[in-house]
Amino acid sequence: MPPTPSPAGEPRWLDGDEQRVWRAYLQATTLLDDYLDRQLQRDAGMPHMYYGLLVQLSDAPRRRLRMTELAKNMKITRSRLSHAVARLEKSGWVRREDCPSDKRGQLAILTDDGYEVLRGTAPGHVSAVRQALFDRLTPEQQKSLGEIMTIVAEGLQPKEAGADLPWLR
Amino acid sequence: MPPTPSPAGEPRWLDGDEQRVWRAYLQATTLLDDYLDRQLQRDAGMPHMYYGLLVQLSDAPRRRLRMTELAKNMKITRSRLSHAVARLEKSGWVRREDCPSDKRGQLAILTDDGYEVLRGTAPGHVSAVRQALFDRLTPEQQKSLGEIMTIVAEGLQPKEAGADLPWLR
DNA sequence: GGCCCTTCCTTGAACTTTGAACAAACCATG
DNA sequence: CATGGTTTGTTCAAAGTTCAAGGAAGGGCC
Repeated sequence: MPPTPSPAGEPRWLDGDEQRVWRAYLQATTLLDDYLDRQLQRDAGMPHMYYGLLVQLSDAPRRRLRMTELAKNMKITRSRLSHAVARLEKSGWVRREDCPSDKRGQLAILTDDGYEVLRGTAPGHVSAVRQALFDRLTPEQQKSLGEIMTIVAEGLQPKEAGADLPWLR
Repeated sequence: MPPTPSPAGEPRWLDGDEQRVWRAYLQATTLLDDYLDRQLQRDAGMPHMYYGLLVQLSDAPRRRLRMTELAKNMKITRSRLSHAVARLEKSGWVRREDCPSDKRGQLAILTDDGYEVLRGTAPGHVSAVRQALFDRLTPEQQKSLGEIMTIVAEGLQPKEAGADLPWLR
């Protein structure tokens, strides 16, 4: 697509190295995502994202979380979460409860069935992740990956308005 | 989810560092994916994957590719591609043509309209990628990311049956 | 040619995601 | 304590993805 003028002057195209990095990134992430989706669909009967929701709940105190909390943790929209929880509820792995302190609120709660599914499928999932990712990387690469991904994630977070400057709100 | 026996002995759970890396990876990739999807949906009227298809076509000789080729390049299923191309065809950015050498085959061809859309939106897309990824990383980190992603991608490619051992087929 | 197996691509149904729109509850302010 | 703006979670419809099934063409082999 390169050489062509444009409204705001010539854009800085990706050079050869950058293009290779970007393509590798795109390919690796789609392959890994598909791989884990298939693995979990097969072994747990749910997509990767839904599995992640159960994990979040299992880590939370009393295995419950406000919908919005859960959505924030998973970086997904509330709409998407609503649908997902509805589905997980139908499967019997999550149930909802009204939030006592805020009548608008809903709590998503991991059921015992949900916990069992997680316990049963977590080992297989972890080894899939290891096999596809960690086992192939040196310790330095793992560290580097962590740093890079942390930077990228932080750069894309809709920054908490005044989270660190509360007096300016 | 950690301490619990399991069928095949105690699985090797992710340790603290590994968990942090994995979470950062998941968060960064979903945030980046959503970010670019929204960017392209807004500016080009299509999801990121579809944009990628147009890019592939624009890079191909005569701006055309067999469906299977295209699917392989993008690491997606032929089914998904079929639907996607159908949509892009409806938008007028791609058209199909029968493959002359193989009557089963279809060629996906980038139309002039498709090319124009690409030319118009590529600069904005590139700067989104830069801003979200490259501009935040040191040259060393970019290099490292490329290496890591290449390793992961290669590990997940359904290895070309006998591509390097053709005599064993 | 006839047979069988494979590859190529499409299709339809089920499922998931998106984005806009909405009602209910909260809350800051006057 | 009213009022207007915000937050919470859901809903609908449209769009995208998955998976299994299937028709058509290629290709090896007798």
